[in-house]
Amino acid sequence: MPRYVDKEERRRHVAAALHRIAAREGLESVSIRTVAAEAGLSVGAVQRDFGTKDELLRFALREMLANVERRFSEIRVGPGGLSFAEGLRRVLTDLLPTDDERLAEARVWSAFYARAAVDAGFADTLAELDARARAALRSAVGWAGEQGELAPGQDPDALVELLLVLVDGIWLSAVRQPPGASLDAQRAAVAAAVAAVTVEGGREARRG
Amino acid sequence: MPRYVDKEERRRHVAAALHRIAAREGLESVSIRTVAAEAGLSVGAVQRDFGTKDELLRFALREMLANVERRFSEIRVGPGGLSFAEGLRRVLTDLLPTDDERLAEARVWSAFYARAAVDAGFADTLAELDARARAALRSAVGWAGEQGELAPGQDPDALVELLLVLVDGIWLSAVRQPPGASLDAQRAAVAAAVAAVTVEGGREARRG
DNA sequence: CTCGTATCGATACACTCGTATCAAAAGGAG
DNA sequence: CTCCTTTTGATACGAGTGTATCGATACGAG
Repeated sequence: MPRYVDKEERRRHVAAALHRIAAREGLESVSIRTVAAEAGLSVGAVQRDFGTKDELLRFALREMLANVERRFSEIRVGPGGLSFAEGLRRVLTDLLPTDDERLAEARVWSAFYARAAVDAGFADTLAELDARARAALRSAVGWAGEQGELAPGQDPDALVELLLVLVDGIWLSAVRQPPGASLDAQRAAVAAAVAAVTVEGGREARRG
Repeated sequence: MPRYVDKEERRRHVAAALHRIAAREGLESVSIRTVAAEAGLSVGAVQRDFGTKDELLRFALREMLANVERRFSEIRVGPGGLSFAEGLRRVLTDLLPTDDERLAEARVWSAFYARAAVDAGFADTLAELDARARAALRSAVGWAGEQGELAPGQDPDALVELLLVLVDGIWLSAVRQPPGASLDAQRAAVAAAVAAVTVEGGREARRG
């Protein structure tokens, strides 16, 4: 075969170009042509790598989800790791638009999210992510319960569902902020969420 | 002037057509032509009523926000009204996709929300809504504090921010549900939110 | 009634869209 | 080197886009 190139690497390069356009101008400005130009490729090259625009979008969605999941998988809650409260705080804080990259990510997320409303394939992919997040949260909340970290009167399963919608809310709220706005409100929301759900210090607090 | 017609009424009729299309196929399928066809009008009529597509979209956004605000304004928390916990529960429950109309509304909301990420005019309109919601919540939370309804250790201002992102999260989460899915998870999230933020019964519970 | 004007619906225009096609190029196999 | 296959970039095509234009239409004023 002539012209040895790393196909997967280039697919990721194209997906990154799509993410930049979606963050800057929205999904409506994403076309084969605009993406190819942003990636520095010709239309034909993008067509061969992805075949159809739908497959390009699907790949870009999965690529983004993989990035987010990889980041979150490094936040380990449990024995030998973080307390539940600290883990929760880190997850939520990590989503805040603290830099341009995070803001761009939130914008892309909002665009994909809206598309999931009318594209069953997108909705399915999001549902899979949801299932994994639910499982991880269930485990973390279970451990928090054992450690006495949960505020009294909380049903663990219901709490998991609350945290799931809370993550969406925090992440997406970045989208409506005017540029350069302060993050104080969102930081306050994170602090309030942690405060409402946990009892400070968990077992240690109850020991001391 | 010939052809007496109620202009504002027809603008709302056209906006409703836009909402239906956006809920069914997304904002990308909204064009002057598709909206005109859905509304049973000609392209020229829609053009005369709105001039430009951007103005049509802006009107449709404001129209939707007005509907939601009108609904919420009927939920009155405070002296002579509902308890904070009950009001919060009603607001959050009202957003759930309990019927097709609510589901459609959530889908339209997600589309507009995503557009606000890249359209400053949309973002401004959402920011105004945010300011009004923040004021209403601040008042409700203040009253809840006086009534002893708030769970201990809550900063009222931070709690307001938490509730704001929670509303977004609950509402938007409808979008990723497969059709016909159960609402149990979202109802659980609402219950968990109310439980985490308030102490059951408020003053009454502390008296009894 | 007639007239004048505000509204209408159709069409035109200059794009952009996703996709298909296809000649030119490019590099490993022999 | 010569082939031969894969990859590339350009172009073609039909459809759909926002908007402008402009006769036909329909009504209220006189």
